[in-house]
Amino acid sequence: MTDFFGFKPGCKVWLEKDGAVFGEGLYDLLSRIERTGSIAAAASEMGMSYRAAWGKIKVSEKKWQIRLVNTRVGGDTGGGASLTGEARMLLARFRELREGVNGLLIVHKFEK
Amino acid sequence: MTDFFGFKPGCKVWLEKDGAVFGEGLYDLLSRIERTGSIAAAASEMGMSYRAAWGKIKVSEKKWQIRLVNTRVGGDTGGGASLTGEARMLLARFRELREGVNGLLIVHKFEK
DNA sequence: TACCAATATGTTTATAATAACATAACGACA
DNA sequence: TGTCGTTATGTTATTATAAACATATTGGTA
Repeated sequence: MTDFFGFKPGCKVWLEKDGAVFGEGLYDLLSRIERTGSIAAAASEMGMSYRAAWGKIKVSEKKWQIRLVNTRVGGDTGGGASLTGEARMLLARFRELREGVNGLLIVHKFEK
Repeated sequence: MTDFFGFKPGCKVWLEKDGAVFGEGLYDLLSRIERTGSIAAAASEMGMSYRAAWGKIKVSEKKWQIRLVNTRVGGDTGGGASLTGEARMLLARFRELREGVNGLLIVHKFEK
């Protein structure tokens, strides 16, 4: 997606349901939580505060009316977090949509 | 673009160059100016103030470093506005990109 | 010449989104 | 039992964006 008649085409996709939005930011955050097993680590990687990451999750859970993250507090590691099944499902759907659109944009470019 | 595994896929496209962005809002505004021959009429149609429309145009012209709108003030009609060639070109490119992506999204959906 | 509709801007207010700061609780382990 | 890293929240400050308000200018036409 480098050039489009001299301009760079931008594209942003998201999943929506009843006003609740699942976009790139939430996708990125949840992916990192899944990989690292920690909200704090995920936030740190993204250069965002734990407070901000936690807040984003809470707001999203309220909007989607589902749990996205299972957490545990205390213990030797201090605690941790993992994704719920619903969250993994949303991640998969989003990845699918995004990759599809990106791929098609490239096709569109070369077909010109 | 009605359904994607129970979710509604959202998509937003834009043209970019050196940080300057041409998106749906500017497209809509300029289209209406082209059709009505007036910034005030275009703004009114969109339920936005003349001040806001004018400001958006000015900021965009500064970012893109080109003139988007030719204006004339005074006279029997009070004045008016029309698009520059560069603006019409941007409109065409944007329309093309947007329609292309929308079409491909539909294809993507039915191919599933 | 007075009027009118549209362009042209400066200034202020309100709203929202984001960031920053601060503090508490938890629980395995040394 | 004290430490440490993580989750959990409330509160405040800062920024960014948008909306609202106000006023001046222009130039055909009646």
